[in-house]
Amino acid sequence: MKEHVEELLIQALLHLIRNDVLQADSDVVPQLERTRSPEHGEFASNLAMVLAKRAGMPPRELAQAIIDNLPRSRQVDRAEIAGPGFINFYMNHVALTGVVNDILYHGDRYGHLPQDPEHEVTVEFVSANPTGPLHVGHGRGAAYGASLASILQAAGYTVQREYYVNDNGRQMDILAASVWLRYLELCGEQVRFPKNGYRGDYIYDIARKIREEVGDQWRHKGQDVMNDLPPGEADGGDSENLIDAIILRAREMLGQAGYRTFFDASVGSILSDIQQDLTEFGVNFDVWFSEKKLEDSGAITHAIERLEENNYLYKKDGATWFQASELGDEKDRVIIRENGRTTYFASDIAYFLNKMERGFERAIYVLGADHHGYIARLRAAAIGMGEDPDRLEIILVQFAVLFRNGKKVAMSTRSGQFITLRELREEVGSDAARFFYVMRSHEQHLDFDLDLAKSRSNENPVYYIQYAHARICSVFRNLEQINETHNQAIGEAALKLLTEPKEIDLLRVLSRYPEIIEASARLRAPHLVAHYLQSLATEFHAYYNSQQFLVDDENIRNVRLNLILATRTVLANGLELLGISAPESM
RNA sequence: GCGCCCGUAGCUCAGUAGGAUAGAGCACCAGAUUCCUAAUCUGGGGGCCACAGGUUCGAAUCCUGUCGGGCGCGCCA
Repeated sequence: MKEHVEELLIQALLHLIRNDVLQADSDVVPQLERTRSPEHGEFASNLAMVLAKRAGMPPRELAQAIIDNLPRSRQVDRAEIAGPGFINFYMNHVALTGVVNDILYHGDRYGHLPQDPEHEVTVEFVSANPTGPLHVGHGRGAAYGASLASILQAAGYTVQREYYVNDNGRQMDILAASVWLRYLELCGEQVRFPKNGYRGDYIYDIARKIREEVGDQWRHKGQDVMNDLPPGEADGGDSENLIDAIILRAREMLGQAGYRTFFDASVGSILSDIQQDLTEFGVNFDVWFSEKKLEDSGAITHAIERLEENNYLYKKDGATWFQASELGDEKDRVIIRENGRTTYFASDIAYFLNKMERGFERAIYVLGADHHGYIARLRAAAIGMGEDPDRLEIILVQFAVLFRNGKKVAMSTRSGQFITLRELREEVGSDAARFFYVMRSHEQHLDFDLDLAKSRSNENPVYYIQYAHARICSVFRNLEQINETHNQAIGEAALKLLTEPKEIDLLRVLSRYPEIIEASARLRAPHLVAHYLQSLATEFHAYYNSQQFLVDDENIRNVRLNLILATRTVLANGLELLGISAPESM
């Protein structure tokens, strides 16, 4: 509907340009927005006010000229000038009710644009290191990223969902060493567990599983393992040195095969746990991208060569540096350490280059807000490698804080004292969790109210929306019970009978859905869909309470059934985008 | 200290590339069920859009500054 009016405006503009009232160079796109109140019509355009200066005409006069040049339309009742020069469009009944047919015709594709292979993007999200289970912080990134990917897809993008698996860093070694130490404990050895090792119970679980498979094969005397290690923090030393020494000890005592046993079992176990967790959360990925494979493929060397070719590298203090400060970053960054190993940053830029070389129009990153220092760095690298930095898009998602009984739930990841995503799902359910995570703008800190999310009451917006869907399904079940059937054709022929105020309100909201998809994709804002669904449910519940659907008159009955079936379709479509179920009964 | 983000009703937040009288939920108050699910609906009070300037036909929205909150500034990942 909106598109149609925009087209009318464009035609009017072209006409004015042909008649030399306006300059052809004006690159103005007609701006059309929903009005706040129906007394101003359905849509309003500020075009005349924007162009008035350039046209050398008073806004209201220009507005009249535009109106006079609008092509005739079956859908527009009239266009009027209002206020300082708005053009208000009043839509007629045919335009409004036409939405019902539109929805029933397109079904689960209503509001969607066809998939365009020319616009292929990759959306990377979660990408948590496989060193432990996902916690509630990852949950927001997961819910946001998954919803965003679905919405972009609905808006016509071809989307690839990627999880970057950091299976290659020092943290992985710390993980493997932590598991080995716990394994030794399970074998009955006395070992000192370092402060900065991974302490969660899941480490024991992995160690136990390894022991079940290989028995005491990798057991060494606790004394030998601990012998001559540097002092830990408790003894006035540096805990980082200690853990590095333990990793070295593990490599020596276990040998290549033994070390790999612990390393692979640890990473594999945690990764498959994460995968299962996300699947249960309705979050799916097309690609699990291994950093190790990236390195093995020579991609890091390739990226570094690119920077080298463009003269952005130099040596200092034995390390190789990237001249990021020349390209908008605060300072230069190390690419290859003094010890010859590449940095994490080197992998990141290699991964970005890889995305570009796979031909994506754009690489979207969904990151936690604490990664904002990243933006300038990665952007600098993009330029340094000769890539278009505008194809890099980093979206920061602010933190979520849990509240229980009105109080903040304390969490610290270091000590292993955190609430996992799995625990959250088990407590409030996946549907509520998915909704609560995306109901606020990603730019906003999120207060996650556990009690509200759990409550099966009118306060909970998830149930409110799902209930609207279930209620509609229930109406159709009742239809069968009274031995009537829904005849869609009769309903389609009776659209002019949709005249109740609540019906008009509902139609209006339904017609906005395509605009919501478009705006939500453009602004990377899934919360718009969440808010929309709430207002759609509100309109439906109001309608439900004001009118009977199953009436004797078969014209009225069928047209109303068409309307609520269309409502059900849009509710289900929107919930699908957010990864939330649409129950048939509650 | 420097950088990024945020500040809208008692609380939690919307405000769709600057638009008309700033909206919703919760909470609070008063009502609705012989009828398709009351997990629902109807009505009501509530605001210096943090503060001060600026830009223009027009600012919660853009710019500058101040105050307040969050986060980040490693050859860590």
